[in-house]
Amino acid sequence: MAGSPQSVRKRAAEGAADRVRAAILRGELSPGSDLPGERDLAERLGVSRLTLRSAIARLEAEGLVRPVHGSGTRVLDFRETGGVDLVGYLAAQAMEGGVVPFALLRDLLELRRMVAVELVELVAERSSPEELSALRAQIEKQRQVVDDPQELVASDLHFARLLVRAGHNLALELLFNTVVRMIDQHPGLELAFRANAEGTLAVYSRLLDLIETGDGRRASRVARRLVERLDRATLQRISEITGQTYERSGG
Amino acid sequence: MAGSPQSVRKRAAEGAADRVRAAILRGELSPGSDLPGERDLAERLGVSRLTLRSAIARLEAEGLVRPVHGSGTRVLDFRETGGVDLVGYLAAQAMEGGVVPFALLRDLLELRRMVAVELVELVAERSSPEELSALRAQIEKQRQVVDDPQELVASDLHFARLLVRAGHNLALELLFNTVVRMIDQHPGLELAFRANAEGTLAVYSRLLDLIETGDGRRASRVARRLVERLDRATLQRISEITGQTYERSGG
DNA sequence: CCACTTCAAGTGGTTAAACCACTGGAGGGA
DNA sequence: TCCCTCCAGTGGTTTAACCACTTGAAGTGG
Repeated sequence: MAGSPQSVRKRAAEGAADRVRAAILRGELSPGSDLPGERDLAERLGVSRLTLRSAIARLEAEGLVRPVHGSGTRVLDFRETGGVDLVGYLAAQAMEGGVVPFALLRDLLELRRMVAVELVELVAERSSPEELSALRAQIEKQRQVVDDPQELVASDLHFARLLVRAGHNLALELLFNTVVRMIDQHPGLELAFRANAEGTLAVYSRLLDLIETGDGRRASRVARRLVERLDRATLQRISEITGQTYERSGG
Repeated sequence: MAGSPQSVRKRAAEGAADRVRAAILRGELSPGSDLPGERDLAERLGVSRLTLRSAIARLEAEGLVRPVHGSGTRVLDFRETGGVDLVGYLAAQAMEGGVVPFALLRDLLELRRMVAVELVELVAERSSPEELSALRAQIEKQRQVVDDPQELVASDLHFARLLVRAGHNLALELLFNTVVRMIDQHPGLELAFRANAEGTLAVYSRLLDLIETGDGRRASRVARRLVERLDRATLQRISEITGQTYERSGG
């Protein structure tokens, strides 16, 4: 019927959520308007109403939609209410169209830089010796898997997690989790973090040196320069890989 | 029966999600273990199985739980997989117990600082004249509602949103949305942002001056000092209000 | 003609009972 | 000992029905 049942192994609810989400992100459903009625929409998507409801619960959690009892399900403006999770979906959507979402990758790197730079200071001030040596050890491990892309990414993330932990800031830790989930749900995003693996490793090592001096402020300042340079190089690398020009968005 | 149906006007699914989430965050369900079976758990919570499933869909989106077809629903370690959204629930939970979650408020302020400081540089480099004048105007408006706490918070958030927009970084904008939702779902968190309203306003004005010079780097450095001082004062204020001592956690 | 009330249609919210799809382990056979 | 089969228990989905709420149009009174 409506839906193409072919070889789908995914959960139906998940698929339904994906399709509605995509429609919203593409702007096919204008903010402020209502979603089609559940009964109607369910039929169109080829799922039962309850499966659709499960999907809607998900979209609600993502801040894309707000069901109003007795009235309808409002489509929200995701730029005003959408959660960070959406970055992944937005990127994925762009890549489906064959486009590498440069602006988004850049934005993500910027976000990382913001956090990383200040995190260095927190770590310098708060971390225990054990945490620092764990970080050292992780760098060594990472150096040994530098040829295995998959292992490298995993190792990289692990280092980042240790660093975040050593900052003793729960909000930051949870934000990190969100980003990690985004990355491994939408592997295309790895590009932003993996494209310049060797450079990354060098920076990590240097950061750790700085942290161990205990001078948080200075560490932070230097970290800023390091990460800025790293990110520039990474974006450059990406533009080479994809053959696209690195263009500034927004502005 | 099990559930107390009293005057609850909340959606049942929401209530179920809240209860399960609370149990997880309190550590009553250890990570790695399975949730009780859906049929069983639904009965305990006094809702139907399908309502429970709706709740579980929500918890899955939050990274607290992962249902495995045919096996069970795993409880995840929220420190490793939980999203930023959880900050709100964690705070709310602490306040239910009469405790002001100092560490969390501090963490949130730190997160804001990280973003704000670098955001200033982005805005200085990328914003349009229109965006800047809109920011100016918003500061004026805010000055006029400084006596109405509710209006003040709203105005404050609006200014922040404009600022974030002017940074032209979508990832940041979405992160901001997440934080906003957290705040107005859990009004206790406002404390961290409202406790020192006048000081905030002064800082905003000063930030804008800096931005308009166009020297992003310098603006960023000064912003850092300003926000740091502001946050210290805010935490101090909170500790006075609540009568608790401002103690550094972690460290 | 307007303001108010009533009520019916349509929406999301919830429930029931049943079946499907999958996992994991118990038990039997080679 | 190993492998295969099978089945009991789990989450996933469907159906059909009812409840709770919102909305606005029709009806009523002024």
